[in-house]
Amino acid sequence: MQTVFTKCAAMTPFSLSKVIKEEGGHSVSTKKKKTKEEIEAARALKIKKKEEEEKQRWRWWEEEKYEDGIKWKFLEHKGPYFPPEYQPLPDDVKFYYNGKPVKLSLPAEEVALFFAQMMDHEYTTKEVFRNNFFRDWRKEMTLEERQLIMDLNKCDFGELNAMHKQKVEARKNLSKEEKLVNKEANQKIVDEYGYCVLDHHRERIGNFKIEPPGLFRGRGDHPKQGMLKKRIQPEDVIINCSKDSRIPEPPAGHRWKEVRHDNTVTWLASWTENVQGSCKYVMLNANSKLKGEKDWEKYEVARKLKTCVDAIRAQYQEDLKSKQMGTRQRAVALYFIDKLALRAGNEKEEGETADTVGCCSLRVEHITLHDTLDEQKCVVEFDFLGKDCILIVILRNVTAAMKDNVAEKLLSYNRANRAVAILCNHQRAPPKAFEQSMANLQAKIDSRKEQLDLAKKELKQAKKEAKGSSDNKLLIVVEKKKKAVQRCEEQLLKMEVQATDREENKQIALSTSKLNYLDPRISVAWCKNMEVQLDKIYNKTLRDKFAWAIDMTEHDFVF
DNA sequence: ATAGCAACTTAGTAAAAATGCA
DNA sequence: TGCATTTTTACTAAGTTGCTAT
Repeated sequence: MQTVFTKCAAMTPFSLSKVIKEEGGHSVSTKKKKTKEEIEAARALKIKKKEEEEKQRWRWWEEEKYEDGIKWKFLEHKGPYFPPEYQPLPDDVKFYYNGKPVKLSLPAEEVALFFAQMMDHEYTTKEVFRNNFFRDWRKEMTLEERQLIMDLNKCDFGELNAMHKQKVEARKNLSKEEKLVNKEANQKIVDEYGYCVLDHHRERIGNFKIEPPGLFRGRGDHPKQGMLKKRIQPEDVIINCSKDSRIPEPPAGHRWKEVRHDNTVTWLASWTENVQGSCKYVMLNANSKLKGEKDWEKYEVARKLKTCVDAIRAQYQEDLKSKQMGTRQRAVALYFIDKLALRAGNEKEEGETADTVGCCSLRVEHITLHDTLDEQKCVVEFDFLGKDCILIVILRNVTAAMKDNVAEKLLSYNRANRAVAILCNHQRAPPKAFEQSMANLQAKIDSRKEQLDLAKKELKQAKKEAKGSSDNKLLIVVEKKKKAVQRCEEQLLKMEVQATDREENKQIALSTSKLNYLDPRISVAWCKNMEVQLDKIYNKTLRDKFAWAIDMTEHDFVF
């Protein structure tokens, strides 16, 4: 039900001027002085690579759609990638129970390490987490271990935790070369398992790795937090691919749970997860045809809604007065969803998940009615936990004005983006060092201001000296100072705008609405009209995901 | 009519990579 | 040039939807 809200109304129609797009020249490395030719060659290579990529791109949006329900005609892949086997602890790293060292069996040791690795996390202090963990851990123990280890508080994971920290540290301190070796090894895995062939085209898989075992990290007050998420075996995995494709090989000594050939679904592999009993799927990346087409359809639905939304609104206003209670309730629900962008709010099994609600599962205790609140009459106050246990408390007011400097244009774009994020309640924890980083930025602004004052003074002085004189050198100096002042002003403005943007963004996550709610065609058209380069608002991933929109959208696109 | 579930989208957080800065 | 900060990517939990079986 949540659809697209944009600020396209604030857009002023500009004439289209073709902008030659070029990957911003920030070069990758910081090697010694490169010769001009080298830099030039590197840039040429980059452009060539980009063109190559563009040539390779599957322009599926120009093709005819398949008949209803058919997702593909041919699908071939290598199967999912399994996490490495558990490596036993070295002999000098010991677990202690009640002060005495205990050599654990391998399965019990593995689970103990899961806990030890999380000890710096708040999770491990929570009662529910500790209880769930301990119960599941004991199931992995041998009979003797179970008889000995009766109390989590008597367990000492200190050495395991220290070893883990050391490993993390060591990984951080690897030399450049070693890091490169790792990177290449990872790339090899991606090359082998990270792609599939779907109807003659090579497509990137979104999540080709089987989720490794560990302790379940539910959000909020989740009753199952801390439970053991078990290791998945090939015997648990269903493979989906074409009959006439090369069927993926299970790891040596194993077999798949099942191999099926269902082209009415988009997944390549699936398994059932043990904590909640839900299915997990291996699916394609966001830049694939299957995901892109669906996304495009979504925005088309939103666009259609525009033509009937007035009628829907009139209807529910009418229904609010209906004699049927059910109709009135539906009208209120619709009103909430429309006005406040609440999610639908399905029923959930009690005790299985955290207590979160949406529109239809709201309860009386989530709402307070005020005759007056803050000088406003008849106010409804909502206070409840929504998806991902994000607190929803409703208030809002946003306006945006258009300026002509790029930084300001972007601020205005971000504000529009932010309006949607606020409407949809997309929150984030304020970054750890937010206040500090804000202060740093302010300090920079202050110092830049001083610099500007100085530069202005110098310019004045230079002008004075150059006055009346026809000495070319002096004139050049004046020009130089002018430039310096200008540069300073630009930088100052940029920083000030950045500070505003950041402050307004403190606990709002823009990425979700940008990724899922804003019709990319509106953003693309906005860039064209505003003469803002697209990569200022979309990074590589987003440009990839929205390739269809970038390709098909002209400046006159109207949502 | 509806409960249950498979399939898919949406979402925030953690880790990794890129960038900025003294 | 090495460290800190910021941005991007990876990961996976938490929703919604619509079909199927009862």
